[in-house]
Amino acid sequence: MKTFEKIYEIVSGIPKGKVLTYGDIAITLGLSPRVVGYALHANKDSKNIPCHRVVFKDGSLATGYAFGGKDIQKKLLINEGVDFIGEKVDFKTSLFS
DNA sequence: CCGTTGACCAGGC
DNA sequence: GGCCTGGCCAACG
Repeated sequence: MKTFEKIYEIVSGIPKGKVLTYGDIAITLGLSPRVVGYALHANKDSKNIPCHRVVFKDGSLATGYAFGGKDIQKKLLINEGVDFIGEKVDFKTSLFS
């Protein structure tokens, strides 16, 4: 299993209405957070891999490189039931553990 | 094969 | 409390 595949495995395993942070995934796989970000950037299976459920440790979203803008991502997450505090995800209710 | 490059994160200024 | 810096490690050219 390649590094990308493992990252995709975890991301695709995030249930609806929950989110994960890049750092958490990286720690789980024993990698650097940069690798996780790179993997999601190179993500080709965007339909099967909900990369919008992956956010910063702060709760904020990736700007620019994402799929059209963070506002879109925000809408998607809210649509799935994720709570937002301003421009950040509410970890108290929506963090996947 | 080696240098560059990142959807990051933590610490310092 | 916002901006800059360094460090981390895999993928790309």
